[in-house]
Amino acid sequence: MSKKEINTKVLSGFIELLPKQQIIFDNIKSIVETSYKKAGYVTIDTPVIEKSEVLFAKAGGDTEKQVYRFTKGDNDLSLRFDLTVPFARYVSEHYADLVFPFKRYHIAKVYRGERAQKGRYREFYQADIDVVAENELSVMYDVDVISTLAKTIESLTTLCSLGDFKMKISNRKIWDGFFEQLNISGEQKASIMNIIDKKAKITPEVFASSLAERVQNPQVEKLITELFELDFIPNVGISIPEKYHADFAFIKDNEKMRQGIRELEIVIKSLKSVSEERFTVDLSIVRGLDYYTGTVFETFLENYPEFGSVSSGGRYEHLCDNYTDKKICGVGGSIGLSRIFVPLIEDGKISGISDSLVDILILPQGENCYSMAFYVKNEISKVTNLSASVIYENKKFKKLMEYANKVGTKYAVIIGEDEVANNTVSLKNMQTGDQQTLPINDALKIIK
RNA sequence: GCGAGUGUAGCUCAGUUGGUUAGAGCGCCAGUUUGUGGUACUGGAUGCCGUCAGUUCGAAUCUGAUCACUCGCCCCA
Repeated sequence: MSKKEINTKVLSGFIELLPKQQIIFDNIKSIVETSYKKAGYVTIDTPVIEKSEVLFAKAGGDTEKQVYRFTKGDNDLSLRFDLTVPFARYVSEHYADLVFPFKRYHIAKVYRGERAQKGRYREFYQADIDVVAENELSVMYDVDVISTLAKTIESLTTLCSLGDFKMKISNRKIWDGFFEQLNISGEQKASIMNIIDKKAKITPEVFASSLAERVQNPQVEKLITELFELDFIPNVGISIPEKYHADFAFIKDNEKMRQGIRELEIVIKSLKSVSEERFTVDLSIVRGLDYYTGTVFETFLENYPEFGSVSSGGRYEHLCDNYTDKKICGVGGSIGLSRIFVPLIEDGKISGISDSLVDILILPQGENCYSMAFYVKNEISKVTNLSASVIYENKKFKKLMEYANKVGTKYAVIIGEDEVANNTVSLKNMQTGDQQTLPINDALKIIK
């Protein structure tokens, strides 16, 4: 603080972790990557910067306010605010060279210029998967995406002891058809959808009054309330409860709504065969007013409701319409890596993952031991993939040990005058404190 | 875009109605231990009290402005 003139504090909403924290985060990232690969997704990379016209092709009013946008020369450019829109451009551009259905994952940073809050950043990692195809894409790919995300989240929550999680699933066609049938559209539909989306976060009383205010029609209000009781019933599927059949007589006339129910039925049935408890139908999931056209879902950690949805996504049919004449449809979802794990890591709540900076640390005592240390390090590299490093510091041995302790090394390989004279090393297990002096080759066998 | 709060040591914070030399814990450095860390004990260093102005004999403390950060709201493709 004294004489420095420039504030070194990281920008609000941006994240920097300490080395041990970063190791944990990177391990989490690679667990996600491994899981995505295992499910048959392959990665691509796209630029952080896109032309603004690409990003805003599909966007509505409020979107632009959240985007980092700037000009360079005559170019109007923006930082990507998600990975899906750039992916849509990528697919359109490389359409001829891709094989469909194309399953892609992308784990990368995105940028949103909104005010930072707890767990909400301006630069953060998203871990996306998407499947795209031309013209038709089986609803079973919705299942593929959701179950892949579920498996991935399961391995993360298990490893990090985060407790159970639930995925809530809906289908936008149900509401779209519903409002279509009632001739409700535009601003009013948006306003009603907005309050439906908030249903889980507000009290039933507030929901009821807000809904009434926006609907301005007791009959429609009643139908909406009743629609929430729609659920998956084993051996029956999804159906309107019998007592509401009269109210919903008109449903037979709306193809979109029926299709939505049918799709939801297939999706939830398949998922429940994987886990009965994890997946539930919840029509209050609508995912804003974005590009989704069918299946939509959100994920909640039971022990961390304050995180909100930690993974979400859905089916989209028209995302590429602005970039190509081909009819490309897709389904995807993402895990909010930063949102979940940065607060947990910063608070030291992740215990299942090693934060060791180096696996094996070689401690030569004095410059006379450096060449042997260098030799031993190279020998270690030949027999193991564990990381190994030499500390070349001409300091008291106690200091070297403190360093070894601070970086959390698993083994300390001690090389002093005695070891050099006898062509041995002293191998110390830093966890147990056990130490033995033995020939280099014997030490290598233990390390391996 | 709107609202509230907080800026004091590397970190987390305390600091009385304005009154000498600015406090704690953790961390850091040194020692107890010249080839052994984590635990313990002993000692030590560290501050333009966010910045600028004002009130006052006197400001970390009161006032104003400004900057930064934090937490909410809106929004969240």
